[in-house]
Amino acid sequence: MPELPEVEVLVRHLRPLLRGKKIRAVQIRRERVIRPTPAKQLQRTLRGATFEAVSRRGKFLLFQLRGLTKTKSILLVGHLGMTGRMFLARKSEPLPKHAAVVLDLGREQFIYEDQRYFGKLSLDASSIARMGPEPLDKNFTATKFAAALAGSKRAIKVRLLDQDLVAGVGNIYASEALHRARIKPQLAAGKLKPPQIRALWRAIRQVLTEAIRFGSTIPLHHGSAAQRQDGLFYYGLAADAPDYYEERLRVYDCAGKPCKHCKTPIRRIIQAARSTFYCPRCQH
DNA sequence: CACCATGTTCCTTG
DNA sequence: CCAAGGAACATGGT
Repeated sequence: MPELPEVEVLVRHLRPLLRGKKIRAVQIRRERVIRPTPAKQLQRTLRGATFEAVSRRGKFLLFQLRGLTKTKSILLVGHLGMTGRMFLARKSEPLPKHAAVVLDLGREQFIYEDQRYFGKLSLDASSIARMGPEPLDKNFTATKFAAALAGSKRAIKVRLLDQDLVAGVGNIYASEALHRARIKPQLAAGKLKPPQIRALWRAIRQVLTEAIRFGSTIPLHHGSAAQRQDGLFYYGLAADAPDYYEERLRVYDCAGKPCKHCKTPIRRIIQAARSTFYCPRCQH
């Protein structure tokens, strides 16, 4: 379930586990996920390299490594697509069916697994260069947000998915933020009034922050193989509370259910070929 | 069989 | 140049 909060929780989980670990071997089981960097080049670059830092930009994971020559640092860029997961496992454990890349770290393995292979791992940071501000950073101000929305005729929900407007907002949190800000998703982005822009700016930050806080509340640790099979576990969910996360969402995937605010049934519409969920009474 | 799915990128059309 | 819409990528769930 990777949007900004899920990636952030994953980064916090991986950071202490990867720091200082050396890559002994690079096994590429699905070449498609290595792009646009040639697979051979990635393999050559990573073999022998050591993890120094793990961070995030939007929905992208950034792994900083030091190569064998120790001269310049390496930036490994990862994206989870729709179904990607990354985790460490003992070598004795069986690989998941859709394991795409396996990094041999000695005692353990770093596994990038992706059922649909929409995600990627590369040395190419070009998509990050064009990306908009980090919504939780200090420099993401309501004023800058207003300026970025000005003049746009596109529906605000569709605009929110543009990574050059704000980095990291995806289909779930776009609907959630608009519901909190009580703004109709079909409204042209450039037509939002200053109070609405401010409300949306706050709602985006609130929704993302709460999702991260929730995901980080439950300590992540190495579990059994059974726990590992539950992908949600890696986004910070306790294995015994699998539905809690979904219950936090007020509109996403809630078509027909009563709005938590006014009891009006939540509506599902299609915008830019993707589902949008909203309350027809609260949001206008 | 149908339709749906947390994302990105490319292509066509206007 | 911009916007909108669609398709592609690939696998699975319902």
